[in-house]
Amino acid sequence: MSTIKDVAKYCGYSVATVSRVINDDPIVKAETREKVLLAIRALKYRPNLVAKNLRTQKSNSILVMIPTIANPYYAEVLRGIEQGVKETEMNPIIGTVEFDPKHMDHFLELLDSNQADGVIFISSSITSDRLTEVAKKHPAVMCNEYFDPMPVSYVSINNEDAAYEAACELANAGCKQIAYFSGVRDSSSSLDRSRGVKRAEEECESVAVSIIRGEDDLHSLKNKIRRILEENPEIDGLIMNSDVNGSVAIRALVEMDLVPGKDVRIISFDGTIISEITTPMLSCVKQPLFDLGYKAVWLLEKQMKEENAPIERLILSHEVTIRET
Amino acid sequence: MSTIKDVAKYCGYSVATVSRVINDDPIVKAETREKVLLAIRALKYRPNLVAKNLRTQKSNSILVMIPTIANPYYAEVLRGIEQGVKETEMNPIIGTVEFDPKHMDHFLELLDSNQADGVIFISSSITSDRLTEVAKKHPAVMCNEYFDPMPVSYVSINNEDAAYEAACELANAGCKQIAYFSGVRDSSSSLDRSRGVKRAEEECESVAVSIIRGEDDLHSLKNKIRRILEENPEIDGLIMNSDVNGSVAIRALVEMDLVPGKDVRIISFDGTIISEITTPMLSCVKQPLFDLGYKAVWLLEKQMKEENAPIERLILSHEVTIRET
DNA sequence: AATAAAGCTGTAATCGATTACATCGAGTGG
DNA sequence: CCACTCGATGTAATCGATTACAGCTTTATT
Repeated sequence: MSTIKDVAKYCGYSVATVSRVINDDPIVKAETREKVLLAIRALKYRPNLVAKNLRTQKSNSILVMIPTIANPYYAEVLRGIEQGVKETEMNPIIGTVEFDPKHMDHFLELLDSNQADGVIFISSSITSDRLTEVAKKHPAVMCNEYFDPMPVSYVSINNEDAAYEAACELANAGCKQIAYFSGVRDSSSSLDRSRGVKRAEEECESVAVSIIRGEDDLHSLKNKIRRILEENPEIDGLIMNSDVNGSVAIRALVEMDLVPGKDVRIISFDGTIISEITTPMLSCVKQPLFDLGYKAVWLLEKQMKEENAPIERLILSHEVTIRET
Repeated sequence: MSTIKDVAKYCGYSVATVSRVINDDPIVKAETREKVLLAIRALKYRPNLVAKNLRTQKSNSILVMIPTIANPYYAEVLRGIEQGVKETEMNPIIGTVEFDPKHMDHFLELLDSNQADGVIFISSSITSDRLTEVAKKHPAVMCNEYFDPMPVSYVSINNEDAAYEAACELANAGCKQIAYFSGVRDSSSSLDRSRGVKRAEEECESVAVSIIRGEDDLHSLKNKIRRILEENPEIDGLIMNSDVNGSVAIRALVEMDLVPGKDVRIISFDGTIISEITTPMLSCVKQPLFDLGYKAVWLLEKQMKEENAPIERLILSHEVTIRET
């Protein structure tokens, strides 16, 4: 590979001038620029970005901490991030944590070793303290979840309203007894949603809502749903905390000879492709997944541009989509 | 952030010695090593990997070209890659091409600009010529697909055998007329699978197989399946080229009041989580997705270690899993 | 015409590491 | 006692870019 020196030699200018051409410095004479560009093309020169990064002290990449990539939900958020990052000529470094804090630390090292300029935490299980510590040294943003008080900017939907609307939707469709499966963690989203369904219960007096906590694998969740439905045959509405879990609910119902969407209605969170490929198709709370990622980048860039940019809270709009359940 | 110089000053040794300690050079005296390590800890020093990469002329990252991340299939392969890469202290840079060759070029630039040391193409739509060109300058490996003749090492399953076995499985279950939906591209996998189903047709004389090409979105694929089944009511077996398309087949059948797994059997390729969350659960050809990724890294590393490492072909074993369709 | 200003380009220091080679003291052998 | 080896550390060049500052032309100003 040729270097900037080779180009300089080839066209008879100094490396400084070549560098200026590369970086579009308007100070170079048009004629000079042409000659340099010619040389660059002739030698098929590509700037060594590692050298550039060392000199300029930025890496041009941002770290994205994600629980797992094996979930269409995160994959879609990631697409938004990639789009955002691409528009500013940066590169994303994707750190899949796989629910292991050791992995998290491994990736966070990238920040300290100058390989990443900032970090986005998606639905992260990082602790508030650790995040605060990271945020002191590096620009950081959260996506989907937040802490109170907020150590960094974040973007998400209004989970409370979303859950409220989902419950109302079921109530309007005639459901009298709704079970909300919230997942186990006392994450901000899970708490907000619980608050939302409770609010619906208070406001529409015709409906009762119970909250079922606990995170299970596919199989045990299915059994749990069956058990709960058998013990409480009056339940006629389910709110599931993800599309995958919505699909599990469908299966549980089918196995009990109940018809999803008729005997028992289901609304799941997320609106990923999963909700479109089940039979029947899942009604769901559609999150703006792509935009969540895109905006997260946008927030992060603000933090990176200004040393003391204010911390922001960004709420995107969701949409309750009724399909076949 | 402190630098190697700060550490040197702090402990009274030269930067050379500090560097030797960092890189575990056995030549430094044990006592010296201790003092240096103490200084490193005291200053919370982290080596600047950008500087290291510049000096050593390697980036410690590999590029992974993937069609899209929004597909559990690729996500799982990626998990294998991440595992492999992690074991060698490298980092993956994920380039999602989204079926746009411009994106591909953008990412391939990383190789020329010293930001990546090698590249893995997953199910890539790169042309044979372009790949050959890239491979001339950089270590490269293909995953899932291949070219003939092979410009680089690759890893995949034996798609011909897999399709053959799937067809035989349907035949054994009593199917007389099988339709194989192959997808549109004349990719190596698609061609191999076509060969496989044809071989099954020849060998089991009781069964006839037709190959249906063409790549459609979810909705038009569903209509296509319906149309074909209406026009050919004798079809009693479907082989779909992916789990997502398998789920579409389920829906098409249900809409026609046919029972998947009884009136018409379905076997789909891949064995992603999708095949487990449909109702009924899809029978499928399970690919070793994680291992495909893991081994791809392994092959790439061989190429990176030796300038002229031989090109290899690695075939992993698949498994036909009969579930409910 | 002398001088100041403006426009371009070049020189060389710098980013933070690695590493070939030099150096220096202690130990060894004759 | 001298020469030599060996072990441990230091000196300084280097990777390939950016950029402050210097310096040289050319143009403008009085």
